[in-house]
Amino acid sequence: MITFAQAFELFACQVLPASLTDAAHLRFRSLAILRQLVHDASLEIGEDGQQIVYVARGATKLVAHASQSRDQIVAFHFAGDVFTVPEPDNYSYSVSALRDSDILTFASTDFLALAAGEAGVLQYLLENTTLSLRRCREKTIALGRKNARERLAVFLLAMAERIGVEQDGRVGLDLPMSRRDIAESLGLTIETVSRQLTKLRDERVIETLGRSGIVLLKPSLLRGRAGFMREAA
Amino acid sequence: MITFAQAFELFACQVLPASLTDAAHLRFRSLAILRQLVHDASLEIGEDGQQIVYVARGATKLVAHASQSRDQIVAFHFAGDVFTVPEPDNYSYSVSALRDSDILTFASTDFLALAAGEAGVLQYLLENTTLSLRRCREKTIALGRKNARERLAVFLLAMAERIGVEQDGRVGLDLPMSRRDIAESLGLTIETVSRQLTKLRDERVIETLGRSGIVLLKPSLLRGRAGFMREAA
DNA sequence: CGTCTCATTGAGCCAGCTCAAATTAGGTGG
DNA sequence: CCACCTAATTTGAGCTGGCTCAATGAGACG
Repeated sequence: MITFAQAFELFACQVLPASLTDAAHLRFRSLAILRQLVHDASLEIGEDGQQIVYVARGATKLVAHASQSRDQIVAFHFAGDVFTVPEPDNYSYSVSALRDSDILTFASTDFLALAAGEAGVLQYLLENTTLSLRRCREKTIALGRKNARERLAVFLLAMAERIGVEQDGRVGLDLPMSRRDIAESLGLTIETVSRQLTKLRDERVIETLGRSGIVLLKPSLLRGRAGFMREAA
Repeated sequence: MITFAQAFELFACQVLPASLTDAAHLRFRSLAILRQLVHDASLEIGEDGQQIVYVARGATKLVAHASQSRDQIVAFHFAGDVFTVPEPDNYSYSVSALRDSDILTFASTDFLALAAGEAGVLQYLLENTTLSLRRCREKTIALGRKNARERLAVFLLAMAERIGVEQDGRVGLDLPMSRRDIAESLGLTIETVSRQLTKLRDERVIETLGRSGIVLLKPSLLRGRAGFMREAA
């Protein structure tokens, strides 16, 4: 659990240009709202319109709710990530904590009005949005064209890149999300996720340590199973 | 077929703020490259890194290529749209013309360097990227959690919103894309797309006119089949 | 060390895929 | 304007990967 001051300081260092005036700095500060989410707590995004979210500490999932409690996890975010949550339209969205997390939220319209004069902030936001878009497109490819085995390979590689710890060719992962979360992110069921992980273990591609630990023994093997583009012309 | 001058003029009116100096205007102009694509022609995005694309005329698809010629259509874009194409990494991307099209491309790094001082341009770009992201997330939800029938409903409603012509409660569509394109966009096969359209026709939800004409007889009926959020708490 | 939730494993089913054939829209040339 | 040609689409039949339902196993925490 961290204080508002600490959270905003992290945000400012990362997002606001050093050249920003104290007055502008304070205006941004007045827009920020700190949300402290314990494990599994979730923040519904509703009336206040599109939100800009900064993860100061922890790990979160962005969930879209469709009919009949069919939920799709749209993205995972970790400490330091900035992302946008749409206002509800055909779907409603929420941000949930995978671990205890502290996040700052800003009403998008207010934030953008304030950032309009600050090219540096806009650029930072644009870069992050473009990154979110690239990741979302890659997820689209996985969900549209890949089978369960490939989706798991893609997922593990993506997590390795974001929260993996490399040690002599192997990559250690401490996954903050449950099998259910993985399934809801990949458009599969928990049973299928479990079966595919078992298969990868049997094939000596990964090792598992309890519920959350996974070691990628040979990332290159996984890459071969991810269905990425090869030497296409 | 339009000239470079015409295409850039369209772009400038829409994207560049009126207040922009002539000098800056000319610098943007010098970055633009006009690509004239006849029906089915495609533009591979390769060495030059991330691109920013403006569709001056026509209709295009953004295709991601995975292994074994499994292609996923990531988005459709129509005249006036601005979007970003990632540089190749795990997948390679291309832009193809559904109809004869004229598009302007900009190397993203150059464009952003130039736009760094122009908050208006950055804002416009950010808005468009956020819109692309929202659409991509909705596609993710469709591909992750919806069956074929729902995906078709979502697709038709999205197209109705973007290129539909409403007339007393019905919406007319002249789809520029083939069944194969629809299938590659929705993560289905052309056979499944065809069968679902036939079913919708049998159920008097749509009418078809030749290959490309579709009339939504009762958009509200389609909305009911799209698996959107209902009165969820 | 009990308990509770999460994860794994098993068995059978079905939506959408694959392969194959028939039909038709829409251009093309006479 | 019409007959023809070709590729796109539709329709049919059977198969299968991942889902559903059900039971068992195993971490985590008091």
